Amino acid sequence: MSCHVPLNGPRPELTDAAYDQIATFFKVLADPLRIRLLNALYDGERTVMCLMNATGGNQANVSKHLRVLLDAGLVSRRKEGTNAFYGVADPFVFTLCEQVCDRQHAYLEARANLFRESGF
Amino acid sequence: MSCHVPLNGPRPELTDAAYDQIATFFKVLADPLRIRLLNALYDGERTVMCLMNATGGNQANVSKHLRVLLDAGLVSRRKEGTNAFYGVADPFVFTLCEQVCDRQHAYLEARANLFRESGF
DNA sequence: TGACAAGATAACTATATAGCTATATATTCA
DNA sequence: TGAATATATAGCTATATAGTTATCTTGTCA
Repeated sequence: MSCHVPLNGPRPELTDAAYDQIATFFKVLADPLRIRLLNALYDGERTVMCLMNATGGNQANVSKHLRVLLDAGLVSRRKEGTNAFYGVADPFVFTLCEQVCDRQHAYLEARANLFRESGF
Repeated sequence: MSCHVPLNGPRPELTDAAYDQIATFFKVLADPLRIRLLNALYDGERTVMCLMNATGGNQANVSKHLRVLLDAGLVSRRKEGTNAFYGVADPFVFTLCEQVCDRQHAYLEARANLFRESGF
């Protein structure tokens, strides 16, 4: 398992189920429309209609993706008349996305610099 | 776009490409074997053979997933003789996974409490 | 040079899912 | 009650990809 290489520190010991759970969580965020929906909810609750307009998705598709986010516990739903108001249940997702944004920015910039320095 | 609801704060303004990039990044982490591979690299560089043993994946599949991680810039590759040593290029992924672990733990615990309190 | 070993890749199959259309459900209002 | 509206869902198709087997490439060593 450790392949005779010295350790740097304590490695997180994860169960089989934990690997699946982590991957499953990331899968929820692995869709552009779902990221759009979360971003559209940044300022507070929105109806499905509103989210359709904000994201450009059609009604059925937006509903389906909201269902995925709801099942993952990332958004909440509140019914009011014929409307359904969705909101971000866990602002944690925003910090995650921000970190990824920052990382991507730095990564792409570094690659661009490498490319420039290569002289092409 | 804002659907006449008051704002909480400045919402990150993202381009179309940014949504795709964020989702694409998360997609790289949305596979259990790739999470296993990253975890197996926690203590330092490992060969493909070693990673096969550590994760239980077969050679071709491990190679393929390492390729995905490599293309995403999450791991590095170093050739030495007939061996290829892979390592984590960006420790950022570990902090991401840890955060997700913590969040899942808290989330599942909260759900369990709700269930207990419901009296079932 | 030939045999062997490590790794990468091509080609295939099976599965998952994004997006679509059509329909169902539920609420409001005339 | 019936019409209209908002949302959810069922069913379909097309695409992406995880896992597998077989093959190719490259480096080592006799």
